[in-house]
Amino acid sequence: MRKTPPEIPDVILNRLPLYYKHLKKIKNKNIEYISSEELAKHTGFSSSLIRKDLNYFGTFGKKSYGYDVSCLCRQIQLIMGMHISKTLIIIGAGNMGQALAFNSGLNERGYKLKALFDVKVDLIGKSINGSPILSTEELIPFIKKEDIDIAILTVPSEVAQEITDIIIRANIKGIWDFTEIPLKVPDHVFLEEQHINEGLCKLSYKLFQNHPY
Amino acid sequence: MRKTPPEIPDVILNRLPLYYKHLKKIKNKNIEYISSEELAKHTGFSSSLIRKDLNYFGTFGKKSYGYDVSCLCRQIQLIMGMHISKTLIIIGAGNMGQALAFNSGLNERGYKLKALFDVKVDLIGKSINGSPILSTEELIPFIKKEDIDIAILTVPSEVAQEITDIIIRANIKGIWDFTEIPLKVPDHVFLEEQHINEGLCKLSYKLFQNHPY
DNA sequence: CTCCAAAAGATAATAATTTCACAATATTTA
DNA sequence: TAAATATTGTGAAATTATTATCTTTTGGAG
Ligand SMILES: NC(=O)c1ccc[n+]([C@@H]2O[C@H](COP(=O)([O-])OP(=O)(O)OC[C@H]3O[C@@H](n4cnc5c(N)ncnc54)[C@H](O)[C@@H]3O)[C@@H](O)[C@H]2O)c1
Ligand SMILES: NC(=O)c1ccc[n+]([C@@H]2O[C@H](COP(=O)([O-])OP(=O)(O)OC[C@H]3O[C@@H](n4cnc5c(N)ncnc54)[C@H](O)[C@@H]3O)[C@@H](O)[C@H]2O)c1
Repeated sequence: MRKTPPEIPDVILNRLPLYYKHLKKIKNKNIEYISSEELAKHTGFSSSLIRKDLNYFGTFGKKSYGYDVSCLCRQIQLIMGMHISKTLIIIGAGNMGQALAFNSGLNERGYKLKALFDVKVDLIGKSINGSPILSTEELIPFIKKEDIDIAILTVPSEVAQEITDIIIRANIKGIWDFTEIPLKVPDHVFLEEQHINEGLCKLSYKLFQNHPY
Repeated sequence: MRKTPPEIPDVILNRLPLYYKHLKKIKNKNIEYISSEELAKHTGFSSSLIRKDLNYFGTFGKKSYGYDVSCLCRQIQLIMGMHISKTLIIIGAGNMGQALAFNSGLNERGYKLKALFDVKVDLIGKSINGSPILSTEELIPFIKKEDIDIAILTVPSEVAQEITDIIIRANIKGIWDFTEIPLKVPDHVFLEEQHINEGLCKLSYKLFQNHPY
């Protein structure tokens, strides 16, 4: 039933996790089947867009019935590779780094947090939510030895590029960046920039777009 | 020089903060003028797209010269309403809530954090980065008295809708939601959902899209 | 002072995304 | 068992977004 997807447009990859989020909520209400029309009401996307998006990956629906909620959840998990075990480190064990060490979304998506890294001596040696905080000096050997897939970057923005260059030398595969300054990475490294304050910008814009300035 | 913008497409509102981010970085290097072509190299967007986006809001460039970096930064700040003072509370003073209380992006964008709220008695009375943690019982009177514009929601997902309904009754204007379950809000309330784990989904997808599953 | 080059701004062309509309098919009911 | 109904999957049409091209303006070189 699943297709081998061609190049998937980014807009679709952005919507998929949102479908997933809503489907989980629907599943929790013990609703077994849902039509694209109903899901459209929940998500705010049009029903035909939803059907089209899903059909990129396969035919998951049942005519005259709709979609099996659990089954669709599972399919999206598979598409997103949530069942594949991935290794992870957090660099910068400050406010954001420590908060993310408690992010239950990591486990749910197949990530295993192996360690946090910091330069502060009073942090090194402690452990957060079961993961040790190590010295950044151990960064390169650790990435190599533990074959780390992804690094979460929560260091101060000023040192972000410096750290990035280091972990790239250690052959990191992907970077999830929370810092405020844009990073340069080579093409073979996947970079996902988490522009947190962008959401805030949109909120202010929308709240005050009709106001004088 | 500034136009009164018509309805701005969302794609442009998403890019504007990214332009801002790159311009700040460029400004820090003491570069005074930048051409759309140069900015394109930095941001990854095409030069004509950048020019087009900016022209939605006014004519900020100087022919044969490019854009004055400081001036363009300032213009984007104005467009985004960063100069307008806005009041803010954080509901849920856990890991994420406390981390966000240290988010310097808040001040930079004109937000004044007035308080955090929680139900845990051992948190209430403490203060984080200069803002007090109050009991959720004070939520409604506080929002009304202090005329709070925006609430950051960092409570457990299970209670998110319940809290949302409360703050809407207290006439909150906007909600910046970090929880994992989609919220229902009336049309007059601006909701910005911060789908943090979406970025993670995209990373896994891209790392493993060619792998068997 | 005139010409040349650079780069914005405007317009036209192309490409991507979304919606529309309907045929195909499964389920339910009579 | 046949007709009625629901709802998917999908090609075509419409819309929206992006890129390419052209025109205009400005600053600087000669
Ligand atoms: N806190 C937020 O809400 C928030 C929001 C948006 C973006 N960010 C960004 O996230 C990043 C972290 O923010 P934060 O609030 O957690 O800051 P923080 O200062 O609390 O944490 C940064 C940590 O990085 C450590 N560090 C410094 N240099 C290091 C190095 N070379 N190697 C390893 N670790 C190093 C510090 O010791 C500190 O523990 C910043 O870039 C910030 O701009 C934070
Ligand atoms: N930690 C992360 O990295 C992360 C990532 C993505 C999303 N989130 C989401 O952000 C939210 C908060 O996450 P967290 O890690 O900070 O959790 P947390 O448990 O550390 O914090 C939640 C806080 O909310 C408080 N709380 C509970 N019920 C409340 C109520 N009715 N009113 C006010 N406060 C209440 C709790 O006492 C606690 O202090 C969750 O919904 C989580 O799914 C967190």
